[in-house]
Amino acid sequence: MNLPPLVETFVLHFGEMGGRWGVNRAVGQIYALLFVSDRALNAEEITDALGISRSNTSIALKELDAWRLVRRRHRPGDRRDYFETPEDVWQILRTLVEERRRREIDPTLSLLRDILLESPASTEERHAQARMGEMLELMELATRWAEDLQKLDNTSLRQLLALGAGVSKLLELKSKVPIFGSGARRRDTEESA
Amino acid sequence: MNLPPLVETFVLHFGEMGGRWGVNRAVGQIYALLFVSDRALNAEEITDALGISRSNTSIALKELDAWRLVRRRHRPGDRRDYFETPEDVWQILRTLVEERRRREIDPTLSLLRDILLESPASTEERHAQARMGEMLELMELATRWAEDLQKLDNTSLRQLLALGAGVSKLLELKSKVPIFGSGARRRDTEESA
DNA sequence: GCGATATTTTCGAAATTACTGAAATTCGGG
DNA sequence: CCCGAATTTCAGTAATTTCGAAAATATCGC
Repeated sequence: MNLPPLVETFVLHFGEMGGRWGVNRAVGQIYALLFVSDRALNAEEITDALGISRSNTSIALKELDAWRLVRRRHRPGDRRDYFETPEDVWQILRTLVEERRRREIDPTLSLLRDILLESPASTEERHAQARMGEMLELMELATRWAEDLQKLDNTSLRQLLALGAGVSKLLELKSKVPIFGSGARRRDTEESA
Repeated sequence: MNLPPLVETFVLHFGEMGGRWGVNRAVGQIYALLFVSDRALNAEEITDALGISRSNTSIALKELDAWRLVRRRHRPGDRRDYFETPEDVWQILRTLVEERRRREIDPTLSLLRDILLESPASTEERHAQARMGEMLELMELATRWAEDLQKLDNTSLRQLLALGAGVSKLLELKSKVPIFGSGARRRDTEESA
């Protein structure tokens, strides 16, 4: 591996961590490399920098593409693809949340909806359905939340994170201020806009 | 597999999905089974229900234990461990967020802190460090947010999720209401409590 | 301590997944 | 079209993970 020591440490770490979040080592390493690189890199450069095979690079890049975590760029007079990560880390966060939702939540959501349509044939099944119903409700909330997150601009997203548990204080406030309180909610928020 | 059809579908699905979030099939299946079961089950019952080997069950249960996703219970006059998931799906959500943070974020956080202490030896390294700094900042925010989440009660947590992007409206409101606006923040919130 | 029962560990086979090198395909410019 | 560079696909191999049987260990009541 032919990299500045500081970058190499980072790249190796991401390779290891890759396993914990469902991608292989090469995918993790390439992502890390592109993230800290000050320019877009082509597949050949990536292969050399990481000491992996060219085909491995190709497959890993395809995977990163599927996750929408890298962009392809082109240079005039050069047919090669150059890869880079988005500059904006907030955008990266949005993409991650979105993709994880799509892969980890959505398939289960539709399964749960299907199962809950069936009639239980026993007490056990009735209980099982009740539990699945609880899970569905929570997942639907989480999904909607993740969708909403996509719409927030960087500043709001940062504020939202920074707020943290403070949100409960804010929610108290909301219920105390008449025009934001519960009841006739839709109309009221329209008026306030 | 010896289960009501409705439950079997659910269990098989969780087995498949297990792969996508870093646990193996047996772990996913067992979790699903315990989640919908109306009583705690012992290792033998789990083994029979799922048609897997006893040792496989044992290892998978240990893994679920490490994730703190199951509880062990005991019955008087019975030495066997009985396993169950928490009743409260909100508590389950908290545990999941907490554990994923611990496994997926924390190790990277400390690596980033270490790397950022070193002096860059080149322009490349300087840029790399700058990027890592951005990542660190975002991860620290996310971490703090996840920690705060642990402290919210079920009602607040539900409200927080239900609020979604509405939070930005709420943040506007906050900045407009004098006593909650920026500046002398600590004093003001104390007064309002 | 002893026997009975439950749990954990060990280890080899089977299955899955990751990686490579070579061959095939695609693509832009003459 | 045809050439050559670049990329992707593919088949074989290597590495890792999963799985189950059996042995070893721990725990309880007696």
